[in-house]
Amino acid sequence: MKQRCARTHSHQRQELSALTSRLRGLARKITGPRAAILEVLRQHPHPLTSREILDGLPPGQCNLATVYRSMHLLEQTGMVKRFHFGDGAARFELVGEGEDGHHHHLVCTRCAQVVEIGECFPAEIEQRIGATHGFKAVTHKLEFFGLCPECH
Amino acid sequence: MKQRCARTHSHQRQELSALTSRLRGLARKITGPRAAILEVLRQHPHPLTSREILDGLPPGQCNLATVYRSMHLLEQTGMVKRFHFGDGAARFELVGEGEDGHHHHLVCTRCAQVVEIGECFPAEIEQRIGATHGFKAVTHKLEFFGLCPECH
DNA sequence: CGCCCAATTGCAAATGATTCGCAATAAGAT
DNA sequence: ATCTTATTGCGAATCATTTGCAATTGGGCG
Repeated sequence: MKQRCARTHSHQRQELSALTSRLRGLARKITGPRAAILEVLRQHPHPLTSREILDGLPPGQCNLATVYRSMHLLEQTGMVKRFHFGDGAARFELVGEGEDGHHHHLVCTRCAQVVEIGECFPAEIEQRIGATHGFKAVTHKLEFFGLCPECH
Repeated sequence: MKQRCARTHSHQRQELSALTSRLRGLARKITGPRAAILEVLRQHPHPLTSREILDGLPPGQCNLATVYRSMHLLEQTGMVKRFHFGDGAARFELVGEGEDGHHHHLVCTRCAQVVEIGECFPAEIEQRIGATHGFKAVTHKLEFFGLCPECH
């Protein structure tokens, strides 16, 4: 079966220097807070909320508002991807250089454990849906939920 | 191709009396606010936020907190389904009697127009994902986004 | 190397969605 | 009609996120 998102998720951790120069290349300043945030994301290849990112930072390193602002910046530049698991909070993950970061998750509805899913459904379904309704630039958000081995 | 969610979405509008007796059958009181909320949902077969539901109610009919509480109740009893389109607000739709209400949407990222999608991906993908990671009772949330004909 | 300016930050207050406590009220059983 | 309990209204509390503004600081320039 043709998989649209079959590329394996790059878990080879990028160098922080590679990340900062990527940011610098986008005409943005490399500030203390930004470098620290990138470092936290680098260390935790899992979806993190803004608060979790803040908590992962050396204390006093940066303000929560700055985390939010940084996440917007990093999202706009394509360096992080934003996910929603249905509780109120957005979660973020680094995107590998040159990748689009498209992937999904399997979330335990009891303990919130998250497994990353590289698999996706055939692209033709999305294409057909867009074409049927005259929509362009169609994308999708897909997350799976269930009970993990420990919770059932 | 086998479609998991191929059943057409019931847009034959249910009678309000059918809805209230369904609720009553679940050992809940049929109050003014609840009947009014069901009526609004009945009239608008589209995902509505709690605030939109309140605004659709005869003025003074009910409090916003009551709408929130009612949506929880209706969701628990399976009479409405909750959806998230990525902005902060949850949206709700009535579920037809005896149906599970599982379906998706195609949302315009510019004007927020919503089209209902009956189509889904093959169930085997979800089964395989659950089995691979030892998860049980796996479900999914899937929404499509793009630019509608008027917006591109 | 030090200066300058725009980009960035911290802080506190503002928003927006949703929840909660509690006293007043109303549905449905007796 | 009454009684018991679920339900409501209201206002305050929470949570995630955003914003205004003055203070700070990268980093390019001389």
